[in-house]
Amino acid sequence: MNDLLPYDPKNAMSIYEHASLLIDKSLHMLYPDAQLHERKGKGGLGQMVEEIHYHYTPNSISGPDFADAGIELKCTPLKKDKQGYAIKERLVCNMIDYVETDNQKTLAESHFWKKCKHMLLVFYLHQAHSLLCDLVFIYRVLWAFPEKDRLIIEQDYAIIYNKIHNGLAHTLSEGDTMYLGACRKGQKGDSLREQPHSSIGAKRRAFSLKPAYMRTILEQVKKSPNRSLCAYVQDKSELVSIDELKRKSFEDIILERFNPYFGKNYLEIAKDLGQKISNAKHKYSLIANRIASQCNINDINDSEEFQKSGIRLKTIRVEHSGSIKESMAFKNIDYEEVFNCDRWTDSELFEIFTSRFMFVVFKHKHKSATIKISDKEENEYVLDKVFFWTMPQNDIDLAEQYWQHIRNNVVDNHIELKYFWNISDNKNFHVRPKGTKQSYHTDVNPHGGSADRYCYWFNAQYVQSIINSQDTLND
DNA sequence: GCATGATCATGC
DNA sequence: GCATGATCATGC
Repeated sequence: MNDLLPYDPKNAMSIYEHASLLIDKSLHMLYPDAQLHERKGKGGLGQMVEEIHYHYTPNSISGPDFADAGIELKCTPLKKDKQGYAIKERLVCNMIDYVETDNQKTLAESHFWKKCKHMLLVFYLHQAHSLLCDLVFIYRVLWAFPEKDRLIIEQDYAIIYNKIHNGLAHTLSEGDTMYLGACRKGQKGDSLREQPHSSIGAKRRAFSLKPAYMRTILEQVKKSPNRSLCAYVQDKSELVSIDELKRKSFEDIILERFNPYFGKNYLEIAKDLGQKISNAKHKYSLIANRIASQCNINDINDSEEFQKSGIRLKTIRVEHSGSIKESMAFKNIDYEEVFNCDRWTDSELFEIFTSRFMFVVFKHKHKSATIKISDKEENEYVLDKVFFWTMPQNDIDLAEQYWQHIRNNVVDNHIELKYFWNISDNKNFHVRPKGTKQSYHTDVNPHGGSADRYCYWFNAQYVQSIINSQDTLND
């Protein structure tokens, strides 16, 4: 052990133990002259912790910060919401160098894995306009990826690698993958980056762990004593096993579970699965959940894999003609969240819209001109199609306008339907109520008092275009 | 015919 | 009691 240091830089546990001193403190509280080391920018806090707390010279070499222990130090922000501490943003790990990555075919060879396979995560509470040395640390986590997560991250990496290798780096999207995301990095207007197999410039991106993934880590450290976690225990229902993942991709495993049921209606599927018949409006969703989870889980959004990846299961009924009657609702707008979030890519809506979607489509077998559907006709919707989908960049750009418009209205205290995009504006997304009438005027208005409850929606037309684009791909 | 406002079973 | 997932129903 180095006598000059209060910890052993070659020993991961020792580095982790030394982080316990940070909890509930700011650098300023621990080290009166911390302000002399004040740095600028986002990575500044991590560098200051290394310098002041660990007496370690920050390096920019490609390996982990603590090279001998193989530990990468990451300071990552939390915000406060109604539930207490919450993840503020994805964990940005390292920039993607498209040219270099083209020579790193597997996860094990990748810069990301060499640097970040073991991390010391230090969560702090974000405060706008605060000095870095005054930010207070809340939790510490010594992180190693569980085997199953590594298998999924290997599949994620292969998806990102293949896009780069096939000259498609400019089409990368955070929604392409499950846990490891290729997130946007840098400002609008930044110059595009060169990619190896195409002359088209690609946006700057970084390997990152998705907000949903970080949330599951945060949830577990919240339950652990002393605001500390060094051994992650997977405690949620699992959709797929390690053995399955070694043979097939996660998505293929889930898709194949639907194979026996194509062409069958709700009643037939429920009977096959031994499930009781439901009269709920979302009974197609209920049965899709049972198929995907092999009847193990009521709501696969609660499964380990869906929680960590943020994948969303959506069930749609399509008419015989291919038209779709209903628009698609998401969660109700949290006006305080919108009010307090000043960056599109950190918003709740960005996370929802850029997540990976799993669509389960039931299609009507016969021409049906009537809007009202008899019980008999109801049973003529049969399982037609299941696919994973990610919103294309053009639509994400439109969604940014949608969010900005909502946010401007919230900031201006214009929380009324007449101010928002509606479906006849024909801009893919609109704002509309959801929920019973009693609950309409019960939401918190950030300007004080209450506000009507509205929800984020996909226009029915937009949903139809998603389904149609999938037809084209399959033909 | 469709936009808009309203509703409901479910599960925690 | 409430969020969720999704569909219903009315009136223009």
